[in-house]
Amino acid sequence: MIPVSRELLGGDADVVAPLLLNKLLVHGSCTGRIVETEAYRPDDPASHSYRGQTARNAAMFGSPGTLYVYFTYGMHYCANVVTGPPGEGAAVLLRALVPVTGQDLMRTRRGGRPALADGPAKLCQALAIGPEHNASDLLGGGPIHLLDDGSAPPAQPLVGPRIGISKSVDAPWRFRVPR
DNA sequence: GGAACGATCTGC
DNA sequence: CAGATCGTTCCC
Repeated sequence: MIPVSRELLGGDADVVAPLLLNKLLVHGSCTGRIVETEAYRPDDPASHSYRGQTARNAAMFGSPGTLYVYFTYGMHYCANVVTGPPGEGAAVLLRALVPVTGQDLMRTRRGGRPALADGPAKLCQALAIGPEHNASDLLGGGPIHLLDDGSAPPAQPLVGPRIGISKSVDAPWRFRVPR
């Protein structure tokens, strides 16, 4: 059980996104295995970084391994892992986790609903990831950790178009662990 | 200063 | 399938 290497996260977002599959996201007693990711490159019109750095997306321009949390639809938070060299503005959206530890707490945080972390906003709610965690380091002494337990990413991840965006909808930058 | 629009989720 | 709900961005 070791932190994901910063080197691994230094590549292009669409290369790193499938490599994050099967890694673990840990916050306190709650752990989830990452089973769906989505790449956002800086040259992508659908990326928050496309129009340059702003107060909202500043964390995206940090070092690889930085957590970028954003608020959307007036009620939801979503979590990204910053990738690429510092200042580039690339990230991988975490879209789904399979709960590994802390299911009871996750269920409580999810209001008793059965779906715990199978969506980008749901996983933030389940792991209690919020704006206070924006720009924290996932590979260091921060509250949230990105860990490698030795499980390899899938040899043949399912690849498809991204979801919930209106630009670059055809780019095959969504990755999933096959079941 | 104002309006439009979301990297979503839920309940009907 | 539409409503919730508000920060960010962009345009005037």
